[in-house]
Amino acid sequence: MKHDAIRKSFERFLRGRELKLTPQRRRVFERAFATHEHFSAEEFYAWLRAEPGPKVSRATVYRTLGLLLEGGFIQSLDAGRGELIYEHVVGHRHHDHMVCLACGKIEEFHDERIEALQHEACAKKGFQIVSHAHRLVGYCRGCARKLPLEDEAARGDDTGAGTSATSAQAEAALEDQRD
Amino acid sequence: MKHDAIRKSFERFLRGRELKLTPQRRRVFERAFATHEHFSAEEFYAWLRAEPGPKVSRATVYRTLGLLLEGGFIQSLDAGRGELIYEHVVGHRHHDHMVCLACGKIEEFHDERIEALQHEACAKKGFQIVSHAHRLVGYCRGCARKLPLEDEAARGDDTGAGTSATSAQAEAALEDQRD
DNA sequence: CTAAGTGCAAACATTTTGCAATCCA
DNA sequence: TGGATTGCAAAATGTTTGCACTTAG
Repeated sequence: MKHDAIRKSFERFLRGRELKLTPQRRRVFERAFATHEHFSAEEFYAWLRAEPGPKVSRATVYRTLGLLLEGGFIQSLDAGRGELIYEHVVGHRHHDHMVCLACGKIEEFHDERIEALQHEACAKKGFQIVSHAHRLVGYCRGCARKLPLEDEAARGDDTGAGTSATSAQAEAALEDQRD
Repeated sequence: MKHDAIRKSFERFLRGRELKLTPQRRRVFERAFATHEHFSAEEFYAWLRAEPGPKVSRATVYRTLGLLLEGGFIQSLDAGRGELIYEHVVGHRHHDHMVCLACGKIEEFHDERIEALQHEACAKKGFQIVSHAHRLVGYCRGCARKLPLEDEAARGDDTGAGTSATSAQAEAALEDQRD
């Protein structure tokens, strides 16, 4: 397991910042890399409480996840419901996300061509990109099948952004508006 | 002004749902369409308090923005800092966003080719897309110029997601990890 | 009239912070 | 040893909700 290499990288990161390697930090780090799932801070805290090991307080969970974030060991993504979702990134190739409105599952996708077009857009605007969030919101294959008819559910609700779905009501009086 | 048409559409929307047209709802609606800016609920509430007109409580602001959202009159986007940002959408063509980490400015961009690739990705996974959020985080042209050297600022901090920037420390011990 | 809508304040959920006690380097 | 780190509880945010009062239809 190159887990070792990642751990070393983490220790190097701490040393480089003159931060101490505490049992809490070690535990948070290890736990974050022990799962391939996406998790919220609160969920993560629950895991630590349920599993044996040195006590880690909620505050320390937040503080340490923030640290791992700064170090680029994990990244956060906004699933669109108030809380941030994390996933470890070291050792993973970049990808974007599809979030299922019904079951909450998060699937990953990647398309190099999209990345390229993204950079093209930045170049055009003189925007120096640091990171990006590209999230598709909808229904995964399984849930889409179960939906009787996407009356109500299939729109509206998403707290998402850059929405491409516009409600019928609004569409109605549109036609040529440009305001 | 096709403002009229939009207002009518809003009234139709309310009637369709058997909702009442109150002075508060009218005011929130009018104000949302009176600006071309992106705004947060809190900011919006401040506007209403500062400007003359029928009193609208914070709760009603949230409730009504939610309503406009459901109706597809406005859409929300997550600028990555805990609060949702809104913008009216009726009469606007779809676009995605670039958020400046330094000045907070939000620029818009659009690329039909990206949209197409997005749909392709969904088709491939059997994902039924409802909406999407595509946000590029970084520094706008003006701010990028001002940055002395992107030591610290240029990475780390983003609460963004789908990050493509990975810190040096983390990169270091990577090479071939795939875990 | 009367169900729906409003304002208010309290409730919530997530994340942050102040501070005394504790611990790593 | 001594500044960094922790835990705890309180605070800060942003948003939602319960309820008595008001009002659109």
